[in-house]
Amino acid sequence: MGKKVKLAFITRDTARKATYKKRVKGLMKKLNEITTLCEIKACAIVFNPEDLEPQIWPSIQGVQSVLTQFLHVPEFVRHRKMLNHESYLKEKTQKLNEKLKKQMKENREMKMILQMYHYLEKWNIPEDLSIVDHNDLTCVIDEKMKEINMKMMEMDINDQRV
Amino acid sequence: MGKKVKLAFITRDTARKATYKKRVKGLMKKLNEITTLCEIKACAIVFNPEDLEPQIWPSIQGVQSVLTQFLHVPEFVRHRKMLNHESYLKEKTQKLNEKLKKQMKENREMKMILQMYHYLEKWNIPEDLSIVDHNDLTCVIDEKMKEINMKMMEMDINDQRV
DNA sequence: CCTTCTATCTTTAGGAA
DNA sequence: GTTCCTAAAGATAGAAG
Repeated sequence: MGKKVKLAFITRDTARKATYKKRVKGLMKKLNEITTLCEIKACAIVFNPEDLEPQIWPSIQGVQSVLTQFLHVPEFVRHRKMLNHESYLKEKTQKLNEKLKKQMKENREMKMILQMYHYLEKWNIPEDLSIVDHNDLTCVIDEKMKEINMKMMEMDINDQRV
Repeated sequence: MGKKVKLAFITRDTARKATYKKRVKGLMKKLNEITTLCEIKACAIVFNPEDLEPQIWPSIQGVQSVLTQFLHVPEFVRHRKMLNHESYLKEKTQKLNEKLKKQMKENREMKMILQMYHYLEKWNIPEDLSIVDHNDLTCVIDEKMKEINMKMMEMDINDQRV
C-alpha cells in the first residue's frame, strides 16, 4: 500500500471525502487532547460545502470570536445582505438550472462562503462584542446548544457503533 | 521510552510547555493539510495563558484575504451580470449545453444547500443568539461539549488512556 | 454509502547535548 | 530555553468486505 499522499487537492471525489472525514475527526481529537493536557482554550471551525453543517469545536460560543473577525471586513458586510437570503438563492438555483455555467472550483468556494454567511446570520454574530448587552437568554441558548449537541452525537454515534 | 501519556492535565511545568509547543505546531500542520487536501475553509484559535498572543490559523488576514479575493473574482462578477441580460444568456445557450453534466452536479449541490437551510430552520436558532453572557455560558457549554467529544472519542478508540 | 483492516507514514514523549 | 534524536504511539490511505 503506497500511503503517502502529495499535499495537494485530492481530485478523486471518493478519496477526498474519505480523507476529509477521517482528518476532521482526527483534528477534533487533537484539539480535545491539547486543551485537556495543557488546560487551555481553543476552538476550530471547518466549513465544507459537502457537509450540511460546519464542524465546530468545542461549541458555537467557542468559535464566535473567529466568526466575529470576518464581520470586521467591510466587504463581507456589504456582500452579506446580497447573498444570504434564501429566496435569492432559490432564484439563482432556478437560473442555474437553465443556463449558468461555472467552473467547479469557483462553485465549491461560493457554496462554502454562502454557507458561512448563512451561519453568520443564524448565529447573529455581533460586529462588536464589546457593546453587547448581556441579557438573560441563557436558558434559550442552553436549549439550542443541547439540541445541537444531540444532533452531533446522533450523527456520530450512528456511524461509530464500536 | 515509555511514551504513552494519560489524557489529563500535565502538572509538570516543563513537560506541559514542551507538549503544548509541539502539539500546537502539529495542530496547525493538520489544519493546513486538511484545507489543502480538501480545499475547504477552516480556522482555529488557541489561547494559552502562558502565551502572550493566541495562536491563530491561518492568520486572520489570511482568511480575510482569501474570502475577499473570492468575492472579487472577475468571473463571479461577470456571471452575476450575465444573469440580468437575457439576450447574452441566449447567445450562450449552445455552449452551456456542452457543460450539461457540470450543471447538473452543480444544481444538485445547490439544492443540498437549500436543504441545509431547511434543516437549520428546524433548529430555530433565535436571532439574538449572540446576546448571551459569555462568562456564564462559554465555560459551561464548552465543558459539556468537551465531555461529549471525549465520550465520542472513547467509544471510538480501542486504546484507553484513562 | 459505511466499516474494518493494516501497512505505512507522522507525531510526539522523553532524553540528551 | 532549544535543538536533535528515537522508540513508541497515533493517524490514515487504500483496499476489501
